[in-house]
Amino acid sequence: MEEYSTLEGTVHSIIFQNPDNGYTVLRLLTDEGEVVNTVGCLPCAAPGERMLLTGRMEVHPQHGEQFSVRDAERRMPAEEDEILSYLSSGAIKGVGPATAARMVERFGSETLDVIERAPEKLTQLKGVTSKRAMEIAQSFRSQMELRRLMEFLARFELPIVLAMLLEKRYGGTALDVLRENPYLLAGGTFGVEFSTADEIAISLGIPADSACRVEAAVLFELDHNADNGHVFLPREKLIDATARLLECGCEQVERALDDLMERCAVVQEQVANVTACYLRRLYDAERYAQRKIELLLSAAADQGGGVEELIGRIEEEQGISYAPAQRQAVELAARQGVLLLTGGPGTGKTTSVRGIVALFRRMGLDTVLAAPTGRAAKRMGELCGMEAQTIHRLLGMSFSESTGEVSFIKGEKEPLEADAVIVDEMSMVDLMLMAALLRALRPGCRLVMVGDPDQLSAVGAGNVFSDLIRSGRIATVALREIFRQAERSAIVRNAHAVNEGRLPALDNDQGDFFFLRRRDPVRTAATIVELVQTRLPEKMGVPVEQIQVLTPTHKGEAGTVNLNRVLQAALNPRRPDRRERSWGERLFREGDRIMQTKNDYDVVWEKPDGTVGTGMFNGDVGRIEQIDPSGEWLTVNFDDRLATYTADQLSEIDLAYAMTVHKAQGSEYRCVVLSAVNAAPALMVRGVLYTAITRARELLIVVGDEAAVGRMTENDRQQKRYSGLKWRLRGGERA
DNA sequence: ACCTGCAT
Repeated sequence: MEEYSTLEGTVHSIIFQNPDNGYTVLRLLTDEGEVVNTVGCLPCAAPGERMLLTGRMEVHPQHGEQFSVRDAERRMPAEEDEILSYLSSGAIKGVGPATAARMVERFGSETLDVIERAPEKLTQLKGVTSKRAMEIAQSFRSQMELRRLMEFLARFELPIVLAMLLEKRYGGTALDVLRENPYLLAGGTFGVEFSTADEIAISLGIPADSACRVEAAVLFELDHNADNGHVFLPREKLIDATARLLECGCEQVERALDDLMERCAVVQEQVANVTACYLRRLYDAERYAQRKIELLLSAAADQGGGVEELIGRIEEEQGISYAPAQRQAVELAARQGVLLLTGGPGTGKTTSVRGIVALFRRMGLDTVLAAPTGRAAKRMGELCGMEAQTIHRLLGMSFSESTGEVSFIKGEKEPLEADAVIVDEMSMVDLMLMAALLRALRPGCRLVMVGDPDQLSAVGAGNVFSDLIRSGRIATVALREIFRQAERSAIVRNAHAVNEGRLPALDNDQGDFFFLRRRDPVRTAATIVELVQTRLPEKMGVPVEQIQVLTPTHKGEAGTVNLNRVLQAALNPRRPDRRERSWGERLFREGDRIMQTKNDYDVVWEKPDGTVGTGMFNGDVGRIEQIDPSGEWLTVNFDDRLATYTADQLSEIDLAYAMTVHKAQGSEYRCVVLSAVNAAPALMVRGVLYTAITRARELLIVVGDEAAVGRMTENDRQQKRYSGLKWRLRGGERA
């Protein structure tokens, strides 16, 4: 489909280069004598270097025609004039135009060899001390290391950015480390397919039955399954999957597994009737979580004396009267060390949490609010009238590029000072984060966990919230009564139906829940555009800004990428008076609906009344107000706050006419249009449908195939993650 | 064969 062309020439000059990701803008002098502006990932590109590029011509709204690189074959400068322009450009630390000229005059086309292999010869030149010669050689060598790494990766068609990541992790020795063990590319940190890593290993002559290969495969399987939410794998499944991956016998895998267990990289333990194999870090986290929760439960001092009276006063003060379950929640928070509070949208979780906050304040408890995502934390803070932060920030999390390790300042050695911690959106907390939080709680600290267990689960491994609920060991208040919506709402009824595994009613006579059958994704997309552009605003009186299109996937005709393209074209078409700015594959236009895609605590915003603040959060949706003619900045209106983005922050925003159901978790809209089409099996799950339905306050239109709706309703597989926490809390082997 | 969180 995509048409690519090639371009060959010598780098004339570098206009821009980002040393972190290799993104480069340069002028290429082609063999036809033309100068072409070229952009792409070309780390340490330098003048004089020859390139054979594959890519295509594009028109940039500000910078005009340019060649966008997809693939590059590169060769170091070889001719004297190429070497001269390379060295004169400042590409090597310690070499300027004058030294460059002297070097090339003296060593000719051998110059680069001399620098790399015999730098002591450089001292023959005027003004070059041996110290400086060594520095020059060092700078050149580290560049060559990166270039060789890139070449190596390119041979296996791996993305060039990987070179930057490997260099950050292993420095100058990255290529040696990689040659030693190519399997470190597989899975997790670098995200390379096992088969690709395996192919590299084979080409390097690593034998198929070498221990390092089989062990790597076992760890890859465990890691890969952890990505899918499993805390452990049953031994037989692990062995079977690994043997299939390697096309080898089970005995070999068993031997490797034994070795890994001996080194404690893998822990095997009986969980109920399953022989469970854990990655070490997940095992430690699960055991710690169990023990610490038990400690918190036993340390709980009932401070319930006089609680009724306190609650009465809070009701008076807040001008409300609690429903029985809400009252029970507030009361139990005072009596129990650990409390679980569950409920779907509209069941009054927030009211209860505000009550608990008020109660803790009156009890003199130093209380901290936290949530697993930035936006959930922001919302929690606003609703409770006090500061809330991400759990990660609360614990002082940091991430080291060089080791790839996550660490927390707060922990057993330096615990949080709080007497009570309240966590919202618990369904999104995974096991590793839970363990990190528990490590930072002082014994006796109260812990209140709030959430909707039917929502989409955490990204990481574990089923923490539902394990805690189903363990039966922890006081739980389930809020069921729905206050927000009338019981006759089909949205609510259908949400419940889906939750119980029954098909939602798709018969269209129910006021707020409609189904439009479109078996073909192309027609699904067309119908969605028509709904959003004309039918809903004109026939149902819903303004476009109050409609959100949701879809399970990014891919395909009815995925976010295409829907955003067609919705942008329909709702905010190109106009002479609307400026545009492109960023990579994306095109932004004044008036576009966009979304912040990562927490940024530094974005500056201003309200019309002059209030100034900072911080936008992953999932915040706004509208592009103005694009600066030079393309240096743009302003976005988020709900009355006007935020200014600089060019380098553009990677943090994306079009938001359509977004994935996952992204919408935690938000609500007056009207939701859901694209219900077949997508990858992992996405055709009940939680996706339930979450999509419950995002709609007043109106929900499902467009698509009822078979897809049926598949999602039936499939509760995502709830079934291998995890031992529930079993351990129930008493484990003692039971 | 695909979705996603956080951190400097």
